[in-house]
This record gives sequence, structure tokens and C-alpha cells, in this order.
Amino acid sequence: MTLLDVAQRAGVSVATASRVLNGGDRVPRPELQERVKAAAEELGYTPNAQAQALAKSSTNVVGILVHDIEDPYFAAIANGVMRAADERNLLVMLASTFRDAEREIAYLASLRAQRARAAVMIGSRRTDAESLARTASEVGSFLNSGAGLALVSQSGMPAHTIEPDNRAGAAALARELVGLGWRRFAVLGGPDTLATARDRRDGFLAGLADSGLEPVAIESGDFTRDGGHAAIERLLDRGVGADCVFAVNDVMAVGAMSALRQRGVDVPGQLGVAGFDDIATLRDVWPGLTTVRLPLEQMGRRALELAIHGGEPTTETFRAEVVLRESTARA
Amino acid sequence: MTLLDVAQRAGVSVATASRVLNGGDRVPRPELQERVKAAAEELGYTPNAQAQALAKSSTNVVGILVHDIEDPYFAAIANGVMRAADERNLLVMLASTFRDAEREIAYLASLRAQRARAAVMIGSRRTDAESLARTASEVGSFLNSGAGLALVSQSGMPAHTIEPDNRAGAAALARELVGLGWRRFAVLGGPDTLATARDRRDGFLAGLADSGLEPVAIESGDFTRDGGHAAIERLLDRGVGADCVFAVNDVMAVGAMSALRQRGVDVPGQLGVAGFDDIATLRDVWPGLTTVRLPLEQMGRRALELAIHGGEPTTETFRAEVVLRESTARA
DNA sequence: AGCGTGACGGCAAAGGTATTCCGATAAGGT
DNA sequence: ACCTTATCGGAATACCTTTGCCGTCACGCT
Repeated sequence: MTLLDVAQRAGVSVATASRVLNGGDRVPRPELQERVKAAAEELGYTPNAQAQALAKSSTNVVGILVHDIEDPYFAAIANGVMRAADERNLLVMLASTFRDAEREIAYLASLRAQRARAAVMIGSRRTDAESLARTASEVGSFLNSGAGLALVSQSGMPAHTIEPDNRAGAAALARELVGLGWRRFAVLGGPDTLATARDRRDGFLAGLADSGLEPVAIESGDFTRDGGHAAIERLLDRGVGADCVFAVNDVMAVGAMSALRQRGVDVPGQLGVAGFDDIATLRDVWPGLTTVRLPLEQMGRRALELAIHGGEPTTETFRAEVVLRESTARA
Repeated sequence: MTLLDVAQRAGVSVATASRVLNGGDRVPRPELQERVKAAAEELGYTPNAQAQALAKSSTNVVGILVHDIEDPYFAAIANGVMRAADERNLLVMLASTFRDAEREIAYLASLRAQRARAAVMIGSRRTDAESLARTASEVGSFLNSGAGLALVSQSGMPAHTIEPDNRAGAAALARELVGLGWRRFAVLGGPDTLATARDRRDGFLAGLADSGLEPVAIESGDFTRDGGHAAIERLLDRGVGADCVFAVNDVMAVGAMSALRQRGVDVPGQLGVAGFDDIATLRDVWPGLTTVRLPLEQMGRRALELAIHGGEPTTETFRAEVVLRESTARA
């Protein structure tokens, strides 16, 4: 089961066997190749990846860190990373941090211990100063170990960064909605510590400001389906007279639509609803959700490319595109 | 950066350093522990996981194989596996096979090369004889290497198996629907090579047969949203007079509902729709989708437990539970 | 014929850690 | 005071592969 067994059975040295099976720079005589390959086949030999990694001091493992793999947003980006990894014959270690900064740091350390070639961290950066500092420290160690790193939606670290243009996308959405005739907007924001949520909210506000408008209400909630559900209920209870509501991501928007349905509020008849992300799984909800599309898979692909390529830290911005559907149609 | 560096800085041997950092059976004198820990801290030492694995000839890596991580069905199960892995301090290598049997086999071989402690394969078994045989062969090698293995929805291999009770769940759904007053059923089946799709279809037919009913039509399509969309269109074009349609999974059902909406067919007024899986992300579609709930996360958890526990091959069946919602409500 | 050159196989070291075994030291018992 | 035993640190070895280097052999050229 070891290379030695193969070599002995083929009647050659381990060096020769290794050279045959690796197809490296030096290739043994055809006859020996035959013998070694046959021996490996008969014995069902599988190289020990750990030993290879140790000998070569490099691996073909890359890591992906997501907050929650069940969230379709992360799944879509991770999918892009995995496709790119597959094309390069890289193995993927994927960790779900369950939105816990400690786990994120611990996993990054594990990846370093594994001598991973590169890692991609997906998720919104937090603005909580202390955990940010500890993450930054671990990121520094990781990069110091010689591995590549790319961040998605998480700038401020000395690594490659993929940044969706949340502000511009949200601003464009605001302008489109105003163009449709909506005027009295409410915003369902996320936690203030999530930069993504903030950027989208602020971008939307900026877009409104272009038309001299201000939102009639801003309500914050979790960045999840239930967060959107709860936030809109609070909004309705407060009785602000909005005619259109913008949720900073699709799952919040869907949660909000569900609450509206329970309360008998017609969408878009009584209230328009818009989201952000254009999650594929949610494209069939009714009424179709107006949203802002992000090229999630492509962002994942590119993140992996940057991570394994290394080099000077780069920031690449991906444009977002407004998608108008029935949930904001005007009569 | 190696253990030797730490040992030298602490003025002890590598053996002692290893013993301190690992907390094995023998524990050095407290004073030395202090010194070693301090040295490790100052140097920012990270053990080389490859070298550890080589020395111990065992790893703390487990693998997950899914067909498509973007499919919420797989994501939910994988999530359960990852939670269980996290609790046991295991690292997860996740591979998306993109529904390609070759990739699946190759990944399993990679996992073997990595000396993974265990693997969980999620996805419907195929009934294609040839690829089944090759998979079985690789599964045999994998188990032979001493690693654990559990399969979800994929019986017929000599490994632990987690089996959702597709037949019973579909049959129960059929009986409930009949109880509601539906009579003329159509079935949107999946590819015939997918055992999951077949079992659900056959279970549904058996449930109908209990009431002496037969479906008015069976139409097969891809196991995806688009598959459901296309299948129902073919059904409508053929003009079969169904009053209720059962799709063998939720994403197909949602695709079908979308097509019905485009064609102006009211759900459930003109046609009832039911699915299978109770995907969390789709619980907010409207009208609410009648479906059969599977404890997906729990199945994932259990799969990991069985995989790392090893022992004699077991089969555990998880019960499914009918969830009635608006998509099959009778006026 | 002699020498240089190139090709090719094998030996051995390196890569970092866990662990067995041995020697030394200290403690406890008679 | 001497012997036994327990304890603990360290040297050495095993884990498996890759790869630099050396020796050999054959071939071609002068």
C-alpha cells in the first residue's frame, strides 16, 4: 500500500516508482513505466497525500469560509469558487462559521495548519472593532504563511478583495423605483455592524436623495428571512405611511412579503417591495421580486483566481444590475 | 516555525515540546509546560497538520460529496453534517460533483488519498449499471482503507445508509390529497435513473391505489426547477384533464407553479400542486406549497455520526411528514 | 581507441511530528 | 546507606514521498 510496496513488486527503486507515477521532469524508460504502472494497479496503490504534501511542502487544498452554507447567497458564491477549484484540480475545504467570528478565526488557523494553498472568505465584514482586530491578526498570519487569500464583500484587510457595488446598485434601484412613480419609501435595513447592509441602505438613500426624496422610515432587523418578517411587522405597527419598501436583501424581502400576505396587505397594490441579490431559488416567488442582481458565481470564480494567483492586494468591484419585476409594478 | 524552533527556544527537546502541546498521555513538569507554551506563543507556532497526519497516520478531515451545493436540498443536509463535524472538531472537505459520476469517483479517491477519517455521500443513487459498478468499486477501496462512510439516499452499497422514507411519505401525501377531495392526479416524475424520484412516484401511485385511483398522466423531467417547468408545460399541451399535480420535489413544483402562472392557470383553483422536501427557502412562496417534510439537517447529522463511528453497515430510515398548505386547498 | 556526454537508476536526505525506548534522576522503603 | 521503583526528559525511529546527487553505462565523436 505504500510506494515501497509498488517499487518492490515492480523490481525498481522507490525513486523510479515515484518518477513514473508523478510524470515529473525525468521519465524512466518505457519498460519500467509499464512495470510500475502494472504493480500500482494490481496493488490498488493510492499515494498518501499527507506525505506528498510534506515532501513537496505544498498542497492542492483551498479553503472557503462562509457564514452559512444554507443561505443561497453564500451557496451561490461558494459554488463559483468550487467550480473554479474543480477546473484546477484543487480540493476544497468548506467551513460554515454559523456567523461566529471565533469559528471563523479558528477555521482560518486550521487552514493554515493544513498548509492550504489559498482561502476565500465570503461574507460581510463586521464593524465590531475587537473581533475585526483579531480577524485581521489571523489574516496576517495566514498571508505570512505564504498562502493566498481573497475576500468577498469584506474589504479592509490586506488581501485581494471582491466587492459588489452595493451602493451603486441600491442607488440605481432607488432611481428606477422613483421613475416608476413610487414616492414614500421605507427601508428594511440589516444589523448596523454589517457593512453590506449599511452600504445598500446608504446607497438607496443616496439614490432617493438624487430626486430630493427622503425615506419615511428605516427599520433594522436580522439579515435573514425572519429578520425581514419581524421588521416589516414593526413598521406596520408603527403605521408609517410608506407605499414602497426596500429590504437590503432578498431573503428579508421574502420574509416581509410573507408578513404582508398574513396581514392582508396587497403587493404591489398597497405596498411595493424590492430586495437585493436576485437569489436564483427565489426567482419564482409571486409576485416576482424586484431586486438587484449580483453575478454571484462569477464573483466566487474570480475570488479563487485572485487567491491562488497571489501578488499585490487588488480590489475588484462587480457591478450590480437592477431587475424590475411585479412586486413593484405600478397599476 | 517548526516544533524544533519552539523546543530550542524553550530549551527542551522536541519530544517534550510535542508532549506539552498535545497534552498526550505523558505530561511534562509544569515549569517546562510554561516555557514551551510561552515559546510557541511568541513564535506564533502552528503545527504542520500534514506532518501530524503522517506521524499519527490519521487525520481529522471528513469529506462530503453532494451533487450540487446550490440545491437547497443538498445544502440543508450538508449543513447538518457540517454542524456535527464542527462539534467534533473535524474539518470538512466538501465537493460538488455537479451530478457527474466520474467526478464523484475521483473525489472519493482524493479523499482516500487524503486519508480522510470518514465521508458522507449525499444524493440519489443512480440505477445506471455501469457507473454504479465503478462507484461500488471505489466505495470498496475507500472502506478498505479504514475510513468510515455513510450514504444518504443511496442504498445498495456496503456502508451505513440514511434513507428518507420516500415511498411512505409520498403515499401518505396521496391519501391526504384524496381525503381533501382531489381525484384526477398527474405526476411530475424525475429521471427514471434516480431512485429517489422513482420511489416518490411509486409511493404516490401506491397511495392512490389505496383509494382505487390511478393517475391520469405521468410526465418525467429533470429533477430541477426547469425540469418541473418544462414537464408541466408538456402536460398542459397534451391537455390531460388533471385537477391536481404532484411533483417529486419542491423545486420542480415551484417551476411548475411558475409555468402555471404564466399560462394563467390558477393554483389551487384550477389545479392543485404538491411537492416534496419542504425546502426552507421555499416556505414563503405563494400559494404555500403542500409538501412532505424531511428532517434534512438531522439526516446529515446522523450520517456523520454513523460514518465516523464505523462498525457494521446499518440502514436508518427517516420518516417523512405531510405538510398541507394553500396550494392544495379545496374551495 | 579514448574521451566526453548524456541518459537513467538508485541511494539518501529532507520535510515536521508522534512515539517508543532508554538512561538518568529522585523519591521512597528497608 | 543501599536498593527498588517510579517518573521524566531526550535521543532515535517511524510515517511516506519527493528530489538532489552520484555512479554507471552506452553511445557518439574525434
